[in-house]
Parts: sequence; structure tokens; C-alpha cells
Amino acid sequence: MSKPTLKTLAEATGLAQTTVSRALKDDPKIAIATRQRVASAAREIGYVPDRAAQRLRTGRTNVIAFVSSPHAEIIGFRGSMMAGLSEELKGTDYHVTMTPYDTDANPMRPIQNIVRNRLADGLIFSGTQPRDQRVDYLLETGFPFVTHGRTDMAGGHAWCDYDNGQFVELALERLAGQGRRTVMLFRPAPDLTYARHMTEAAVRTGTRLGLAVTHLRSVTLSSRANEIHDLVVRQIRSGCAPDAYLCPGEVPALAVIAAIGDCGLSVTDDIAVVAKQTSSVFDLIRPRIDTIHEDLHAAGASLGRLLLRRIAGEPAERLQDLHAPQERFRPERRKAVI
Amino acid sequence: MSKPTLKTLAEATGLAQTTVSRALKDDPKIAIATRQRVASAAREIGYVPDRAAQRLRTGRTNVIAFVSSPHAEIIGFRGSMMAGLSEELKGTDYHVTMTPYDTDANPMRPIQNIVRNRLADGLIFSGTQPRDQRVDYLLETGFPFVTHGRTDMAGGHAWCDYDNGQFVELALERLAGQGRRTVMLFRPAPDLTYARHMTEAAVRTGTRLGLAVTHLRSVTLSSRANEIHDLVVRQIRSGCAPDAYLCPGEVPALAVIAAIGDCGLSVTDDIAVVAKQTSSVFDLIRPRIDTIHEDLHAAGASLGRLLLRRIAGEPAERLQDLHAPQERFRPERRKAVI
DNA sequence: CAGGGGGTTTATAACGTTGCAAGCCCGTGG
DNA sequence: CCACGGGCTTGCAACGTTATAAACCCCCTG
Repeated sequence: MSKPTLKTLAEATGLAQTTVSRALKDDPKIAIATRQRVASAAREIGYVPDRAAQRLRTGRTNVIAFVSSPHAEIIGFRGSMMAGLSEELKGTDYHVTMTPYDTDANPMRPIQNIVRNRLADGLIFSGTQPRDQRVDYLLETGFPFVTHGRTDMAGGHAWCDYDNGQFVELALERLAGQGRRTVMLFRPAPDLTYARHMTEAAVRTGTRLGLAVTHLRSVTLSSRANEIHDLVVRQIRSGCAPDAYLCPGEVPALAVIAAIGDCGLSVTDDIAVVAKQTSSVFDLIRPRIDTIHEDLHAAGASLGRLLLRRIAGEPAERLQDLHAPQERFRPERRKAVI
Repeated sequence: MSKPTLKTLAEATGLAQTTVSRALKDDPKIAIATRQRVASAAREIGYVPDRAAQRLRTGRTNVIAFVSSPHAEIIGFRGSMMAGLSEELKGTDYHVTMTPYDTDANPMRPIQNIVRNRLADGLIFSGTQPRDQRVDYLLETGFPFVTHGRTDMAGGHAWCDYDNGQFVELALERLAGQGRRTVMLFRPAPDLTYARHMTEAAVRTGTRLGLAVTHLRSVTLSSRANEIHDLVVRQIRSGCAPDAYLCPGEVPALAVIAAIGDCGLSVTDDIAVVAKQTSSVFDLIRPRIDTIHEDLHAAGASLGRLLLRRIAGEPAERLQDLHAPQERFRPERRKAVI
């Protein structure tokens, strides 16, 4: 007994292959009685269409590719986005593949590979830069995609982003309200678009509130945790530490908290820490710190929704989501997995 | 200009399609001069074989499916394994797809789907149970797979596992050496195979060393972090807390550390905590605790290696890896990503 | 010079699906 | 009675690849 195909089903029902195929697609040209007959025969016989054949014939893959760095992360970033994405896609017959890329090599490689081999119907990636060659390439080839993060050509493509400018503004307002005067902001790697958003907001809001906001070129959110830790220790020891650290990343925040404690100071009394929170990890960290939430689960869902609409042909101009920071953490609806 | 195919290449070189196809595969039946001619023509013209067509014709997909729960994780488990896996597969022309599954639904579903639709050439999954229906099904259908974790039929299929028994033994030896007398062990959900490994080792080693090792049915490693936290607080408040907690999971360990601190006790002086460490997060947690490492990156690589050999036809009996616990943490060779 | 036999190349036929154009049947209107 | 059209069904071809078997060519041997 080999796998049932359209042919099997055609023989079983006494219809032509073409009729069976169209009946299964609920084509209104096929009589309703026939459609039902075919459907029940298919169920009984256990027919499932062959994806490879459909793909060869139609050129559609029913696959969404999520391209991301293969780095091991201490705290799940991709995980939450994938969860939101796959939840959003449930019910459609798209499924996600995660394509890790080699950071040593050209970040274009996996994308070119996907486009040229038609490995997917649409593409999602993050870590966008103002002038992003991946975006250029995809626009040129007309391949559907959504970025997580904006670019200089954000008017022309679909994206979903977190309002990192507002995040910084909100955080600085809180710190100013607590009477802090000097704040050090850890910025993302300078080539990323949102480094700019954060810097602009920091300058603007700092001026408005009379806060001295500093940052470093040499140490960023992409730096190793121990570099961040050691930097903070040095600053405290040399007496030039700020009143507060603003950490838009969980791992850097943990490093800063550890460093402050290691110097014998208190996070609540001496130096404040405000973090961007993307998981519930800070519920388990003592001392508790102030956080502003970014909902990556929602971002994943949003990316999926936008991409489906883009694939369906909607113009990219309308497919743009800016997510606002949330004051309180909205936990996952399910149990944590260890 | 449409996409180049074998036909294009055949016309360009003046050879037959078949010849071109076989030349590209380095078939020794084709003259070396011809092979080289075809290869350079292919490079020049930018030919890439159509995956869908190859797949339809041969039935092979060049895809490895990694099936896992779509839960958002606080600390990356899948991430590290995926990193190891994809690093291992680099150079081969296999690529990984991560298939999330719906925990509400039957865990068999995604696997049946993959097998029946031939969505991959091989399968990896974890969370194995002693009598695992996924294993039964895959053995029955003859589909290549490797499990992360063992089953009762571990002699008959390929697997990679961490020696959780030895982990417990090692941890208890350390605690006994520090003079601890009572230990509470958090066990995994009871349906998982390694719950048994841990329990057996706990009983055996506890007896040998004269330690009282307890555990609970109601609270496991899969419990929510706050349940674990609250349990520990209750135990301490009611005066029935053990000398030490053994936490084979990072999130539970963080919960326990937080709970001990919240009760005003010290992790180093009053109650010891030994954790299983799978990331570098404990470098950033104060107070520092004692850990034993599980290298998930290596596990991912191992799973990939085993699966490739299984797909190549090697008998499953020889494809079994048991990883020993490591005393010291081996950090990733790359920068951390936030 | 016929008969083999390597070493190469080729024609043909699938794999399972769907788009296209055409077909059949029956009822209605001229 | 014929033409037309609507409702439904069908045959054919193609997507790009590879397995199979057959063909070709040239040289060597008897």
C-alpha cells in the first residue's frame, strides 16, 4: 500500500483527477454533492496532498522563513517571537522554518538562498540597519518580507518595531521623577537603526528634563556581559558612576545589578537601574528593579500577521506596526518551560 | 530572463539534460572534461537546482526537523541546541526547520504530519518518556530520528542524553562534602524518563552517603517559578526547610535563590543551592551558587551528527551518546546576543 | 572484417499536482 | 428543430528533476 495520491482518489470515486483536485479546493464550479463525496473519500482513505508536488506545480511553499542568528542566547529572544509567530500562523497552513545564519559569513547568504531556491513564500528578520542591504535586495527582487525594526526606507516596506525612543523617554521621566540627575544609557551596536532612535530620544528628553545622559562608544548592548560588569565596577570605584543605569536588555541589566552589588552599593538606595524587560526573569532577581516591558510574543504575532497580508498582495505602505512600551509585564498565558 | 534550469544548461553546453544532471553530481560515468565544462557553465549562468523538483523526484527533502514546544522560555534551551545543531550541519546541505507544536493538542500531530507529508528526512525531539508513543510510531514507520533523552526501548533507537543520574550523584557528593544532611531535589515532571534516572540516583547516593533526600510530587521542574518560590518560602517559615536544594534547572534555581533571600537567609551560610547550569546566567547572579554544567550546544551537535548517520543507514544500536556532567562551564565561543 | 566490450552519452518516463481549454449534457428560447 | 448557454466534468500538458535502460562511438581482438 503506497501513499494515496489524487490518482488513487480519482479511481476510488470514479472521477477525473482534475475534478478531485478542484473538489478538494472547494471550487464552486464543482457540484456540492461531488465535493462532499470527494471530501469523505479523502478522509476515509487518508489522503494528504504532496507538498513537494504542489510546490513544484504552483511555486508556493507554504513556508515562512524566520532568519536569525544562531547564537545561543542566555535569555530567549527568538523563543518568544517564534511562539507568537507560530501561534498566529496556527489555523493557516503556513508553517515556520527557522533559518540560522552564520555570523562569520555574509548575512545576505541565507536570504539569497531562500529567495533563489524559493524556499519560502515570505521572510522575517531582525537586526535592521538604516541602510540595510537585505532590504535593498528583497525590494529589488520583489520578495515578500517583514522586518523587525525599521530602516531608512521604512516607508517602502513592511515592518514591525518597538518604540525604543518612547522607551527611553519613559525611563528617563521615571528616573527624573525619582530625583536622579545623571544617567548612563547602554546603547545597541551603532549600526542598528534603533541605536539612533534611542540616542535621539536620550538627547531630546535629557535636555527637556535637565538630566545628564551619557553613553559609551566602546561598550554596547552587544558587548559581553563581563565587559559590562567590569565597566560598571570601574566607574563606581573611580567615583564617576552615574545616579542610574538605563539597560535596554536583560542580560546587561543583570550584569549591572551584579556589579553594583559587588561594589557594596544598593540598587534601590545608591544607583538606580531601569531595564527593558522581555521575559519574567526579573521576578526572580533580587533586588527588584524598575522595568519597562517589550512584548516579543506580540511582536512575533504581529510579524506573522503583516507577512500574511503582504504575501496576499497588500501594499507594504499599509503594513507597519509600531508597538508602544508597556508599563507592566504581561506574562505568558502558559506554564514556563525550563 | 527566467530562472535557469537543467534545460537552460543543456542548451548552453550542447549536452543532454541527463548528462548535465549527472555531471553536476560528479558521476564517475561522465568524462572528467565534461564534468568540468558543465560545472563552469553552471557557475557562470548561476544555476541552482530546484529543491521542490528534486524533492518530488527523489523523495528526499534535505531537511532536518527539530520538533519542540513553542513555549516561550525564560532561559534559552532550544536556542543553544539549535546553535549546536546548525553548526554541525554547516557544510552539509541539510538545513534545520523548527516545528513548534501545540501543547494543547496531541504531541503526535506534528510528527505524523512530518512523516506523512515527507516534510523532512529526519526528526529530532526531546522530552522523552519511558514508553513514548512518538518513538513507537517512528520505529513502526521506519522514519529516521534521534531523541534527546532515553526511553524504555533505548536499545532500539538513536538517542543522545545527559547523564542526569551522575549529575545527581555528583551534586549530592558535593553537598555531603560540605556537611549538609538533608537535601530537597526538584524532579522533572514524572512522565519524563529522566525523572526516573534522577530518583534512582538520589535514593542510591543518599543511602550511600547517609543523606536524607526528599522531593515532592506536587512541585516539579515544570511548575511555575512562583510556585517553586512560594513552596520554599513556606518550608523556611515553617521550619522544615532542608539544608540544601538541588535544582536541575536554571529558572527553578533562580526562584529558590530569590525565596531564600526573601526569608532573610543566606544561600552560602544557611541553605545551599546546587543548580544545573546550561547558560552563563549564574555568572550574573548574586550570591554565586554551586553549579554543574550541561552542555546543550554539544548536545545539539551530537544530535545532528547521529541523525545524519542514521539517515545514511547506520543501525540505530550504534548511535547512542551519553554525555557526562561537566564540572566547569564551557562558555560559547561567541559574543552573547541580547 | 566481424564481434565484442569499455567508456560515454542520450531518450524516455516517471514523481503528484494544477492551469487551461475543451467537452458533455440538459434545459430554454427563438 | 436548432442554437445557445449554464452547470458541471474532463484531457492534456507542464512544473524541474532523476532512474532506467538503451544507444552510441571507438578501439581492440580473433
